Amino acid sequence: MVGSHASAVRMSDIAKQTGISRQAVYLHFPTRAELLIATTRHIDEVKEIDERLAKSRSASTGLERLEAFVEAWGNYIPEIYGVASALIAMQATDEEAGAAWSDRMGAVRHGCEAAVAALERDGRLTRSLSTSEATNLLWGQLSVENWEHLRHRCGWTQARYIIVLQQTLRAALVD
Amino acid sequence: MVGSHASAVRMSDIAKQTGISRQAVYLHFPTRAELLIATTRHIDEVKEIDERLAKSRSASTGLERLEAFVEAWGNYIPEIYGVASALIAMQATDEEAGAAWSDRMGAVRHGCEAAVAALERDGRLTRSLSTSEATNLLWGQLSVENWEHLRHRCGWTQARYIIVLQQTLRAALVD
DNA sequence: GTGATAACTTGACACGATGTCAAGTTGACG
DNA sequence: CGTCAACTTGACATCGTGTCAAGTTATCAC
Repeated sequence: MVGSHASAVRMSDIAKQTGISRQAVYLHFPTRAELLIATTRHIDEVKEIDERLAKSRSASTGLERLEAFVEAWGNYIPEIYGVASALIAMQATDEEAGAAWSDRMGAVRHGCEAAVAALERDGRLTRSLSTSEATNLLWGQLSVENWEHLRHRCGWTQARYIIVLQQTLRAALVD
Repeated sequence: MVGSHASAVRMSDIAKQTGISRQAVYLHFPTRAELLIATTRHIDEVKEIDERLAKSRSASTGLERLEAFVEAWGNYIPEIYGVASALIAMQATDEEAGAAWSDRMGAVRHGCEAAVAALERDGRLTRSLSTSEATNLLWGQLSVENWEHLRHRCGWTQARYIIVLQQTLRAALVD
């Protein structure tokens, strides 16, 4: 028995699945990290995350916006989960992967920020948290890690995950 | 430039730091994973986590118990963070590490369960969550990953982390 | 048809990390 | 003096990433 680096998504796996040689993969992507982030970008396009998030932006009240955002992003996580968890695992050892993932999560943070701002405009943001604190709290709740915890480790259904998160965040952030 | 597996805590690092040869480490611990979990157990003993948690168990009301538990565990995370994050990173590739970490986190879950039970006895557990849902939610909030997110990525102070978590969980779980 | 070019192939290899194995050293204790 | 445990050095297998070189193949332009 010897060191098992079973990342489940090795370069050779990807090559086999796409029917080309392992080395040919490097003709398209310089490193594993770049392949992974290109994949998330591709999924974003195909699954139209922007359109889904746009709906949350058109909500009239801050509360509706918060709930729509939680629903849109929360339901998007499962689509990227495979690549996301590979990237998260890589973070620890690969600086490039860490930067790339941080960058993508920064986009989510912007969404959180906007939802919190909408809440604040309505005067319904809890007085016990600053804007940035509320943003960061929401951001953490909507992390892939938290999704994984609730859905995989705890066995929640996707629907329940969304509902409970909406409730929880409403209780925590809305006055 | 070639694959950088800079786990920061390599077997050779540990050897160097303790002043023995890399191979001698294997005379004490069969694998890296077992060394890591032995380390957490050792920290638990030295830092007396049991005593710290005992205080939360003696709280008179459920709410006090929840807050004491959040404080005790939340303040313990920084002590184990180094080893914990190494173990978390290993989970992805090493089954043994995953099982060991799950086991240790199971102990935390028991604490969460007890806090939720105390809340329920007082009739103050929110009606919108089942006992197990409330437990899992609390468990997720108290995860090392969430601590890392708030403290490292978002730059919160330890004191603020504790206070905001207490507030948030009170809002989310207490009726 | 010929020749160039891009996309791919096979095969070999360097590197870093884990874990194993063998043989030798050192020090304490009887 | 012998023995045993703890350690040392050095070599090696394994796995995954990334690189390099040389050869194949299909598709264009001319």
